[in-house]
Amino acid sequence: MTNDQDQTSNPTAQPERFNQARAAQAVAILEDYAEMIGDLIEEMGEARITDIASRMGVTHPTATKAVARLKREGLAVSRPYRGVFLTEEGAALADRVRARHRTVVDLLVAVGVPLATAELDAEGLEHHVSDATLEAFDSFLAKSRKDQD
Amino acid sequence: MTNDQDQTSNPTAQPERFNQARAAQAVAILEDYAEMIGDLIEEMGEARITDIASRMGVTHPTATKAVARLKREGLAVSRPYRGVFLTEEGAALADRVRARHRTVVDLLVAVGVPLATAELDAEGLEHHVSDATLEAFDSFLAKSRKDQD
DNA sequence: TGGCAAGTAAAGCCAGGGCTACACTTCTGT
DNA sequence: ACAGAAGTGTAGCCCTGGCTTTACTTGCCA
Repeated sequence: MTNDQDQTSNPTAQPERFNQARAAQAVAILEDYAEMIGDLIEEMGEARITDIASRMGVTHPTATKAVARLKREGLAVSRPYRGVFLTEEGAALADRVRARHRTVVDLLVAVGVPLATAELDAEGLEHHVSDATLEAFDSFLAKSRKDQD
Repeated sequence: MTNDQDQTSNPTAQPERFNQARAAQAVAILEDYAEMIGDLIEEMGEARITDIASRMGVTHPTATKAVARLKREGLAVSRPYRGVFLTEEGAALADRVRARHRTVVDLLVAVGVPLATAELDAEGLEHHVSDATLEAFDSFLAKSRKDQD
């Protein structure tokens, strides 16, 4: 097991996985902000910087910076002193994120994690769940729901 | 549902979860490096900066910086031009990380994720799995293994 | 033993994501 | 109608974690 030729854990050719993990983390924040803005628009009709900031637990300049990134990425639009709105692309992202979050929480609960813990952990986990894994989660949930009946 | 007093998704009191996710990510890199150094020591008897760098997929200076952080945190020691070694604390951390990684991969596989995908996703996921969730994973795995028999 | 390759370190750059402090709009209430 | 409060924007700073370049050790080998 201390053999670096071992095929299941060959270490000499693994940097990609770390790179992928790093890249995933790079978009994580954007996803959170997009989702949050979507929530706010749905609830209040608009998303104000101050509201975004307080919900994200950051100061407003930080929120402003994040929104600037979203705008740069074409996910949001805003006019000075007006609310922030999602583009079509941004709204689609928010929807995807929301759905994924729900799936992750459901899966955690399905394998026995307490709901509160599941909600908390999902916030960090969800950004690293690949599409393939998400599909597997959905299948598993569908199956275990069927088994329950 | 546009009511911000709703208890299941009360948004005005949720910043902590984001803060927790951010904090988790802060130690993620350290964990990866500690684990990698542990692997290298086990395999080659010592961990050289160059080896660490190539396995992590970064340049040497980046690895040097990371090792400096590990030393600052009391997880590793090193002397110039000699290898890097883990302190007791660092070794314990590496073991925990390794065990957690295995559990996460196993759980993913257990719910139907292909092994290769599981390995890849686990790298990002593992750092966000709380102790409580990890326990739940272990229980689930124990149960499903028993069911298999 | 002298020189060169490999390993290591240090410095300086970038971007991201926090922060505080301060300036400026917008809104609101008298 | 205007002043002050609330909201927003901007500047400048810190730290992390990448990067490249450059300089210095070390150690090995001819």
